[in-house]
Amino acid sequence: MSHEISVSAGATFGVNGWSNERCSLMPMTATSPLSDLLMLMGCEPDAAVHDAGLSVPLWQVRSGAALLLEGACSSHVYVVRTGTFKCIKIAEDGYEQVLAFAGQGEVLAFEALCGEPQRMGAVALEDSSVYALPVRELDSWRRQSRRFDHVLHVALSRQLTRAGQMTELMAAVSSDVRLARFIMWWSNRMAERGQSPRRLLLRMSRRDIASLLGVAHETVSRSFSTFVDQGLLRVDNREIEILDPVGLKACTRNTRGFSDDTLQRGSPAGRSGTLRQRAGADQTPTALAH
Amino acid sequence: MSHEISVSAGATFGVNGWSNERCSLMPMTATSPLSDLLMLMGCEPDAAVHDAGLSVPLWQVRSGAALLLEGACSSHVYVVRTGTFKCIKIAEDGYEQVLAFAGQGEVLAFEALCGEPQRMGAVALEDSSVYALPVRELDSWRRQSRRFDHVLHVALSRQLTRAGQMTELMAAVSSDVRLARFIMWWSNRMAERGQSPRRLLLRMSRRDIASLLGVAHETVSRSFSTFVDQGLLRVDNREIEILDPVGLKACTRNTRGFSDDTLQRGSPAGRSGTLRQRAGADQTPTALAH
DNA sequence: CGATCGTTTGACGGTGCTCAATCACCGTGG
DNA sequence: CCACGGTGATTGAGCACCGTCAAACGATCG
Repeated sequence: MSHEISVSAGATFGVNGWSNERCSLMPMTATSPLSDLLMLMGCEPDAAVHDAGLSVPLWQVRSGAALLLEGACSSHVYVVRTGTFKCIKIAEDGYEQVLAFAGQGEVLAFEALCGEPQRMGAVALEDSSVYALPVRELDSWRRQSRRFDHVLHVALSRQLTRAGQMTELMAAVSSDVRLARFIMWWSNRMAERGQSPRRLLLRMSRRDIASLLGVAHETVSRSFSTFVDQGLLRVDNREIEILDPVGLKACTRNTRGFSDDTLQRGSPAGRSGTLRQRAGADQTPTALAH
Repeated sequence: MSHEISVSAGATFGVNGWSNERCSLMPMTATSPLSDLLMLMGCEPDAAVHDAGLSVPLWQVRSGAALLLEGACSSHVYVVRTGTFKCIKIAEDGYEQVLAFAGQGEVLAFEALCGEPQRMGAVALEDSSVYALPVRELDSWRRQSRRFDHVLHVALSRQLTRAGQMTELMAAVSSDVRLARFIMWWSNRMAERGQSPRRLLLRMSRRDIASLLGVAHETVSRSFSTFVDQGLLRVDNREIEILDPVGLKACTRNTRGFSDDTLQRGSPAGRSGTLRQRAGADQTPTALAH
């Protein structure tokens, strides 16, 4: 059992300078019935889930510990049960690029499915726990449980959806819009798991957010303040409350340059400055005088 | 047979204003042996691929035609055989957000796996063809061909990897860096499929690139010009040639942040902060010949 | 309580968004 | 054949946004 600690866990220590202090990876040898995992992924509990007696290793990861090491090969695919992770990539110059934040139900180390090395590292942002699915036994498990097989597909499909959401976040031109989208995204995630979509506890630093959104961390801080000034948000360090969900959602739109304070949100604001429209209709015939 | 046109295809016409002209979706009833698909996804040809007599519907999509309609439910999962698609999402205000460009071997409409509506539309950027995998028969096929089952997992895993690459593209703070990464990304894709990684033919407009990268399309154009001035690129409309791969790769690094210290590409204008500065007329690269 | 890190705010300068104008390219129709 | 729109690409001018540097404050933990 203890050999389960495997490469990714063992390599965690002493490689990135995390080693000391209480950043410890605790691969609790506890296991959980497969049905627990299935329920986490959305299966109905009533559905007589015959888990074929299979039990899934359950790992605990303390805040700050690395679950995955960039470049290493993982022998497991993980599904987050509780907690939050940040997925990162370290550039040659040492810059830590955040690529995603992963929460309950998300798949980590999917690269292990086709035996490729991990494309990103993963660090716990709070005390967390993950289901550890040994790749070597995945096929066997899938054959023993049709439901598990299906759940795995659903999990991958959803993970792709989430990756697309990340793209949407970052494609906004204005930094305010990016942050607004990020907050709404996090809010929706909270709602998905039955928590309040208005009172949020961000588990990551401003710098992490900034890295993900591709802006300076001071800009993130300033955008927060802007929203507070507009009465959309209440911010206390990493604890934020959405005061005006409609107004915040309006900030989600890809507009640029409505910084002239005037909070005319609420209804109209039909003014969508200069948005690139589809071909047709709206184009004013440019007088092609020459 | 013709019922294969299904929701996504049928709904294509007359919904978005594309209807008229030669934007036609041609669901050629042609089929291809399963082994062709497996080989596309990386299976060795020798491996006695017993395709169990299964044959995969092959669809042809003309340039400009929509393969997927945002919000519709697709009855198929698609794998791109030839050509290029852009994946888009239309905002309420009509802004067309490009979320990805998909080429050979990429999976489209994965949402169909769990019966959810398409989160994005997909439009062919050139005459293309796709394998159309009917979701209803997927399980059956997977049971009939272990290899196909595995390939499907690999395909999804790779698709997740590509989605992560998109995130990396867009996470850069400087627009020059974003474009440089985009070019390198496209170059690598060409190399993967055995085409020249230096002479590239972009299938998408500047506006599409800008939308994906989250910048103004004029900025994309300007960044192209900057690279040309630096002698890194030769640009002729959508046909570009990488003259200095090493230099371009250097532009790929996220030079902003708390950098100074290390490296800094030795070539142009020793300025260590921004690379837009090009004090001296450096190399006048030859090769205007075509 | 002192050290370290995260957060916030100010000032300044540069990047890049907006608004334009111009040119090239096309398919259409006179 | 060349005018006539229409679209895409490039470039310029102006200025707002935001990245950088800096300083102050708060939080956390030993």
